[in-house]
Amino acid sequence: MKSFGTYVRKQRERLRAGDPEYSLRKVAARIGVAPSFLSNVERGQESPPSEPKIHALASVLGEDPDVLLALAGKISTDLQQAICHRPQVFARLIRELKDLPDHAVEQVEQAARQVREGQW
Amino acid sequence: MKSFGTYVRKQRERLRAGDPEYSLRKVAARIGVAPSFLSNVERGQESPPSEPKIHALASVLGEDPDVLLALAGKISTDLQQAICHRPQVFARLIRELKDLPDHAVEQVEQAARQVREGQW
DNA sequence: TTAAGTGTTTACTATACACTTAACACCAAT
DNA sequence: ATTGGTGTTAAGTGTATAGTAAACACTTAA
Repeated sequence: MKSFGTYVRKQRERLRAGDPEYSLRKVAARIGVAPSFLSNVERGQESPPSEPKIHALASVLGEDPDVLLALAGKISTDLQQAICHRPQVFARLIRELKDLPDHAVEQVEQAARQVREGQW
Repeated sequence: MKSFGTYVRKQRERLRAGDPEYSLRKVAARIGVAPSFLSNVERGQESPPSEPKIHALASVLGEDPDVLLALAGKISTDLQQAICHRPQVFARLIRELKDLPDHAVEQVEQAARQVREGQW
């Protein structure tokens, strides 16, 4: 599996190529961590930062926060709360879907939107 | 919101009424923690145990592990992994469903089963 | 050549998590 | 009166989390 640090470094350097505002130090300052910390994280010497810092990083790098969080093995707290609020129904649904291919899950997503519209 | 400890104590005492094997000490021994720890957890003096202990506790008390984990604000690692494996599609789906009523989510669950059967 | 910038290395820290150990007070039976 | 059971209290422990601070080595630009 792709590591959080490697991915972040790649994306940051891609941006840095066209804009010096994306140096390690500048980005670290913008997300509110010490440069050394970001350096170690990007090289996998330390585990990924906390959820708030990952959200800030996603915003700075223009990445999807859910993807970045996933690379860190975490789940956004709003999703956590939604699941914890109705654990049984969500647990069943996720287990039902986890082994299905992407297009099947998207079909279900489509069904969800239809059900949602039927609500109003 | 109902607390983890209160819920566990209530369920354990319900079982203990008909069977002395469900004393705090016995249950603590069965799930592999010190009695004092379970005592403090049940009275909300300490935060809920780790996921493995919660699974063991669910098994001993005959409870749904996902429900017990949810009361502790946690999500089973198999669900975590499923979500982290395809973060975007699951994030969208969960956010789509979180504000819908139970019966709507169950409709989607039904759709998921149908899609699944269409796979084979 | 010195100043400002780059990323890196090492060492350290404060807080939270997930418990344990030992002792306490109480009750029931022997 | 002591043994075996109940739950409780207080204090301590090892590990992980989530970082910081300071110094190092190196590369441009003035």
